[in-house]
Amino acid sequence: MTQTSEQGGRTRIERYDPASIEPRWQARWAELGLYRTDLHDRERPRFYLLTMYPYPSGDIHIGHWYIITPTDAIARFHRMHGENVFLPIGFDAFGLPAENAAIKNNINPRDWTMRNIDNMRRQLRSMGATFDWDSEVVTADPEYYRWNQWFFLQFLKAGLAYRTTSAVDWCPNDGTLAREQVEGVDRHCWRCGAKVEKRDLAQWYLKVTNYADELLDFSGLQWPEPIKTQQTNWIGRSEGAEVVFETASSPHHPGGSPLRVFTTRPDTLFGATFMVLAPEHPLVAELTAPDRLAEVGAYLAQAANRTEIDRLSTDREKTGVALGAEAINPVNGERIPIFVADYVLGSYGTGAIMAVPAHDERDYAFAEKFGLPIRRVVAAPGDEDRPLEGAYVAHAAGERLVDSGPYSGQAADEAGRAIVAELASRGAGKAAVTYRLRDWLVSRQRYWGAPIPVIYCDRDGIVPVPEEDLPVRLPDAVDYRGSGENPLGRDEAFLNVTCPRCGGPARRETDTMDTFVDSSWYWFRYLSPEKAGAPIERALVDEWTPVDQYTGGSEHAVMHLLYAREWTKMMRDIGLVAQDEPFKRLFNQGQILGLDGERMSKSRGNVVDPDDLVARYGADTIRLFLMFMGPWDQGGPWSPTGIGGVHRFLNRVWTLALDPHGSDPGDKDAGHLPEGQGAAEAEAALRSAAHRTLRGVTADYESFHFNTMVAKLMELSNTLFRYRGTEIAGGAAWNEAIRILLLTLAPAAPHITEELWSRARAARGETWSSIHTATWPDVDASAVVEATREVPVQVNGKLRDLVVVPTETSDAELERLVLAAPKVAAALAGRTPRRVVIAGGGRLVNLVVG
RNA sequence: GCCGGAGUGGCGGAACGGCAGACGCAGCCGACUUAAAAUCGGCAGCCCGCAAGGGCGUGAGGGUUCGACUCCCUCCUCCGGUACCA
Repeated sequence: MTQTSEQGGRTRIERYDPASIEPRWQARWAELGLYRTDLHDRERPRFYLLTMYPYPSGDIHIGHWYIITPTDAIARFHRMHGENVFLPIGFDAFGLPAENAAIKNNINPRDWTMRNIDNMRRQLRSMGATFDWDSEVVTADPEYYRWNQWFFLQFLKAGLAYRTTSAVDWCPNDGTLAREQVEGVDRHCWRCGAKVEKRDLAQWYLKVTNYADELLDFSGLQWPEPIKTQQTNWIGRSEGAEVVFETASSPHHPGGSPLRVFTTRPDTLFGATFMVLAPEHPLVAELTAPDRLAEVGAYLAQAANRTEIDRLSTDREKTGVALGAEAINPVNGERIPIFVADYVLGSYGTGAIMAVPAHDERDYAFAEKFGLPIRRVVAAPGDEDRPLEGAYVAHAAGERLVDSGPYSGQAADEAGRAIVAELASRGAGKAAVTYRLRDWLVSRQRYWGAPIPVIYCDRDGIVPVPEEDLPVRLPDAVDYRGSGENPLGRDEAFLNVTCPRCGGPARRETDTMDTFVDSSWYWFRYLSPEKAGAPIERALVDEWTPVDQYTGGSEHAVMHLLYAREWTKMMRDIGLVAQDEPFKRLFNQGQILGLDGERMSKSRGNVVDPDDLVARYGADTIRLFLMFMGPWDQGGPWSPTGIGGVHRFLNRVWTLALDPHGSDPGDKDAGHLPEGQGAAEAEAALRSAAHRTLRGVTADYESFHFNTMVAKLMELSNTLFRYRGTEIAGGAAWNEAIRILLLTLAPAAPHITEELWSRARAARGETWSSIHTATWPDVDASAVVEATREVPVQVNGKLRDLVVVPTETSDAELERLVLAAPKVAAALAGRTPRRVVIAGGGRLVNLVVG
């Protein structure tokens, strides 16, 4: 019941006090299990809404709210449309920050993490978010990571996991990194910022390159274009040819070793004047002439440290040394010198290139520096004899080959295909495709992760841990303080095992898994977090996934979002799921930055604590403010100015709902309808405003335009205020408008709307039912149309007048009315329009004169 | 360099090719108050003008169109990604 008190001679309603409303409803919703999803419900349409689970860094900061609030509003919006919405939450609980914080504070990472999770659970609840807590997943739980290990064993069996030694990116603090975890021009670690080095290590990989082509296919996915582009670029598919050059015989080498190169420009093969091997290329040692050994050896040593030495120069001068060997160009038999140079990467293509300086900028720079011949073999029409001033790489229409033996004069693209065909017929080459994408390196030399479940036995080699022995538990009492070695290797009890195959002494793998393994399948586990015997409940997975809508930041474009796709495909290939893709629709919200415009982080000291804000304004205000700030995909620096305006809006909603007849002494027109409006016109105008708002707001929720959604509701409340205290206040049209206002505001500001809704129902003598289970209202299209409308009139594209006409006005009549308007006549100054444009069904008139 | 995204009042930001600046913040004026806060109403892009009114305005310059913040071309600035990928 509305409580009122007499004060100063006028009626005053109880103040809007979120602190007394919000915890009460949160408790009630939890008690009623309002957001617990019945996953087995077959009646209603299912909607799986997923938001990227948080890393339990301790406090939830305003950035988490920025991600979660609109997601929660989407969930509520869908529920009000009769859908069975599943919105789970969990914690990405393994990872380096926990381990580092634990080291720093001398506390066990598990304790640190679990304490943080408790705090975050409390904070998430204080937002009024409708997570289904029964589905919670914590990845550091042995009952979760045992399935990481199980997956790993299945992938091993299927040939999708393998161990190999190669040069890996290595951070002195964090150990091995996947390639996408190395950032920036200076190649620093994504977590600690330290310089990343190269090391030769035996590590575990997942064979995700199997899926390169499939990953390029986004058909059927509603994903933001920029993410698709980023993944496409990351995968980096290049079409071209593989060409085999034989090595020439020389005093130190019998020759004949095939050197395979990848090129995207087979049409330039006649322009190859030298060849370059990457320092890591296996044939470097074999091909080096005895008198070149010292110099080549020195160069290789230097190249190994290159990333540290010259890291800052992007367009660094080319370096390299000749091996003293030659290769034979398969198309013309020409002998060309072989170099080793670090501008050729060992990890891309074949680790060797044919250098065509005339048509490649890097080769050109190298040739210039080492005085090697530069031979033009492609020319745009008329350029055949023009000397080159740099590499000619552009493609011009009508390009033809020159100086290319039998191919001279042919169109370049055609000649390229012909050359590949010729090479193929002689077994000296073939069309080929190369990718930039590498296999996923999952080994990590850290403590706080899922142990990789393999055992090394001197007799049996690599032995998988038997499935019945899973999980391989992470021991608690390990000295996890880093010193460059694997913490698990220091735990004798963990390390030493008997070989499951021969029973002899053996050692466990001491690496743990990349935490992106955890996040590559967590949304499947949400559906059956307690399930024993299998990682997923197949029946539920088939019904509920792929996820209908995923929300989260774009910083994971080529990390989590790519891994999750890869993992899903691997799961499919070992028969676990039927789907090809994990997430049907993806939305990337922007990132909220600190006041200083920098990323929020504890170390920068620019973290905004939502607890303080909630204490001051209440959760609804903060939720609404975050949605109102700007477009959700944009983010931006945090600025609290403006919270007051949103809080004021909620106060106004409160006042409108509880005190329609009240008035304020400051309002000169209090109690009077706007001039020229009778009660009927006023009600029609109010209904029109309410239904127009409903239509707009519904569309805004659907398209995630939350800022304009809030703006439209503010407009409606402003309109309502104009009628407050008048004869139509509290009437049918008024109540309908209030009802629409509360229902459409409910997903965004769930507490105040629940409170006002329940009071209104009580006042009408109805039993309680939650606004959040109410049905979304329908637009009454007939109410939207008003009797008259305003038509802007332009003369030569410039606005000259606004003419009010009846809504149903024919174009001819409209033209007549417009030309008769005095201001229009004045603007025309006696001229007769040469043309009258009536745009968009009479929305605007443009008179063209002169 | 390459690939994305973005440039609109003092600020955050609106605007199916059709009234640029909705909504809000900050600001100013007024009402209420002994007063202040809170609340309510109003003004408000810039320039000229007492006003009526006019001119100029969406990073810069061109173009298409009756009409361009919106589409096309060239360029500038900022943000994100990437880094010799042959």
